[in-house]
Amino acid sequence: MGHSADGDSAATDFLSFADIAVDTTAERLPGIDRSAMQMVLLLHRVASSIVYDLESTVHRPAGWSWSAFRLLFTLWVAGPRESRQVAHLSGMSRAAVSSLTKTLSASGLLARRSDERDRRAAILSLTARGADALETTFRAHNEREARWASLISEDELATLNGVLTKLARAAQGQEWISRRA
Amino acid sequence: MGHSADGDSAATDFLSFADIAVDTTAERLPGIDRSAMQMVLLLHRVASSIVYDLESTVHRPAGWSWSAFRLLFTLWVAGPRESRQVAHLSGMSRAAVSSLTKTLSASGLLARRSDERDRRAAILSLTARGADALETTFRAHNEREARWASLISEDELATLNGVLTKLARAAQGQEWISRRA
DNA sequence: AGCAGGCGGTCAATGGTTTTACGATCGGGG
DNA sequence: CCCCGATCGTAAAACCATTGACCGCCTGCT
Repeated sequence: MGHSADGDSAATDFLSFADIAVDTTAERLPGIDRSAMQMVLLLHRVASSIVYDLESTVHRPAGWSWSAFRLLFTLWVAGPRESRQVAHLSGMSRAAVSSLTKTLSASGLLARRSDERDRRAAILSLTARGADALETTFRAHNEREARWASLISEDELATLNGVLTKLARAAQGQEWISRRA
Repeated sequence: MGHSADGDSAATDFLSFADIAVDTTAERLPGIDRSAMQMVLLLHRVASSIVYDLESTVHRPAGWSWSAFRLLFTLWVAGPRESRQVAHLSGMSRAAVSSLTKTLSASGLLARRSDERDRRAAILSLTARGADALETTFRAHNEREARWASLISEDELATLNGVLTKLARAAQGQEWISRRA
């Protein structure tokens, strides 16, 4: 009987599907790397779930898209920066930053001035109102992050963060990785 | 002097920014949950990087979007399913599945028939060509997953998968989580 | 100084996803 | 038996992000 392809859809949801997918695939395609597959599947699905949850409960109600939040947060942490760098640090394209900047500066959340030394460059920074709004929203954001984190033990959380940090650091040097812009 | 806001942008990239962000935030906003913040930041950034890399080196060249791949893969694993279920299992909206279905069935990769019992429902399934194409693409996909996985040790990988699995399972029952559609 | 090549930001076009609304269908209660 | 509400898939519209082309500016070389 086993949990074959059809049948038990009752307990199968977006997150638990990863288990089934790995088992099925390993069976049907011998030679694939099972753990690697599991890692990517889980990372993607867990991250997506968290982002969806945060966006729909915290950021959309506040009138921001997930990207807008990331942009503002990046500025809040890194301080005034060239548009190019903000794009890089927040993980979006230069065009996306340019477009978001128009909206957010119209709302008075960020300011945009051109660099004196290099007149091509635009320097973005938060306004006082922007910093204020970000801090308020971030608190709500962090409270919800804490709920997610509480689903595992403190030790497990520390372990998770440790391994993810190592993975992120190791990825930094790799030439073969295709990166944004 | 420490690594304050401006200055050392040299070694700061998308992935390593997480460290700086956590430190800066913890300093400026006492009372936030540091580990929870780190977890979400890392999960999002690592997952994004992997997805971007896979999409741009494997799926786009094959003519598929990341979502198209996920849809086909879901069908390949789960077998013929109602459109509704496919959306749920692959983590997208019903509308997105409907839209993708049009494209993919035009390419002859998947078939769409209506359920006999419930004539509202549409049942999606892979064609032979679709299954073939998926298996070929998936091998390339998995090879690249393996490169990512090789950035950490086998033990660490097993640990990572263990914790992520636990997190995914724990999330399953939670009522407070906002889920897609 | 002048020019060639490269880089930063923006615009237009494109593709894909979500939201909203709707027609068709199912199922249960009066 | 017939509504009524709920569900399924889809179409239309809005939104958002990416790619590619472009213009202006910087820099190094001659």
